[in-house]
Amino acid sequence: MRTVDPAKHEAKRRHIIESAASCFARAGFDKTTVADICTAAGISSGSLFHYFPSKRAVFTAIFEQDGRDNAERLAAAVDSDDPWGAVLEQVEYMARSLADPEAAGLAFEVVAQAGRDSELAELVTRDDREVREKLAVLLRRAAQQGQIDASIEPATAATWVVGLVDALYTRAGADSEFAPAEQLGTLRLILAGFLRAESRSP
Amino acid sequence: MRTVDPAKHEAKRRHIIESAASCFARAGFDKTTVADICTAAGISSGSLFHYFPSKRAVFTAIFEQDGRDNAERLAAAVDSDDPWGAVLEQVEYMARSLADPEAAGLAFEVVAQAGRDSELAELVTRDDREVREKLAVLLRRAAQQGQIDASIEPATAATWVVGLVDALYTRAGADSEFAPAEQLGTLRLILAGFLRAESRSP
DNA sequence: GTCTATATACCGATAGAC
DNA sequence: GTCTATCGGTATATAGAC
Repeated sequence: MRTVDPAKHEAKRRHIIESAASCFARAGFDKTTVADICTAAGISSGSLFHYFPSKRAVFTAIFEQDGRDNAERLAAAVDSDDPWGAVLEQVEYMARSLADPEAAGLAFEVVAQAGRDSELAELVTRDDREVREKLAVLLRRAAQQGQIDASIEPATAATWVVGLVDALYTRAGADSEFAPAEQLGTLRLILAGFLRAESRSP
Repeated sequence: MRTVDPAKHEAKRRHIIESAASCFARAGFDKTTVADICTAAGISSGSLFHYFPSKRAVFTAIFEQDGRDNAERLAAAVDSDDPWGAVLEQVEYMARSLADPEAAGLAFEVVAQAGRDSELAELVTRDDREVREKLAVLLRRAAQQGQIDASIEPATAATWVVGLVDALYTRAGADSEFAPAEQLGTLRLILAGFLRAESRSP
């Protein structure tokens, strides 16, 4: 016989997290004030601190949520019959996220913040490792099925798959004329040159 | 008959810039206070504001200097007799910069800041374009000499050369076990698979 | 040119009524 | 659980003596 409804509590938390994410993406962590988040979420500061112990905790919660979403998506892909196709699908999914300017802004912000917050750095590192491990599983199976060159270590291959997606983000950030959607073909070409067996013996 | 010595003025500016760069790399732009910079530089805030109109101007000055340095280095490389070798040398140079944790921290910080400062964004974009244009010149000559596949547009090739170096930075930032020096070989392999003519007809 | 001292403003977090 | 009001701390930039 609880007096609180856990579902409602969770929904409100989500609402605050989403409002905050938009603020952080636009202005960065430090220049986003608690008042900004409260205005965006339509609540008071007293209420925000009822749900989160600090402004930083709101920021961190965004990436805890993101890590869970990523893990779920990859867990669903890991049993695919076409592992190489599944890898390419994941690359395309990650590239599509870039179309949302909010996601791109947050991605840069979290890395910058992680550089001086060891707790956040650990969270980011853990999520990143999980993504690479799941990709490595797919890549190992792709090699076993002869879809890609078996001589490349799956972990190394996974690292560079993620690295190439990273490059899509950094290039879009540094060069306003860079169109990620148009460059996805080149990315696939680079990946094929690196990993695909047939490209080595045409 | 000037009363001020321009060389001394410039030297002091440099000293402030270098002290500030170290602070910004460690704590980020927003969490670095003017007082921090002054302590690091051994001056007072009154003195700092004699050389720079604002804290942001100090930050920007770091990347104006960096842009000039990059342009100079690439201008010296652009006439090389071995253009493909020169490209690889530049890649190695940029990768080596990553060994300095200060440079890596600043790189993430400037991108995050550029996302909300259009003037800084313009500066970063301009510097980045200059690097890519010089690399494109080298890559075009490399194709003419048969060192690389001539069917790939030099501008696109240059974009991805820089993108792969970016990946070195992001991977080092996201994964503490990633060793850039060890991964340089894989980077070269990926570049070769993408660009080198002989890798397509071995 | 360099300093000290400070104006002015804002922010994160808390207290406590309802 | 949500609000209003506010405290304590800190930041950039300026003023003005030397």
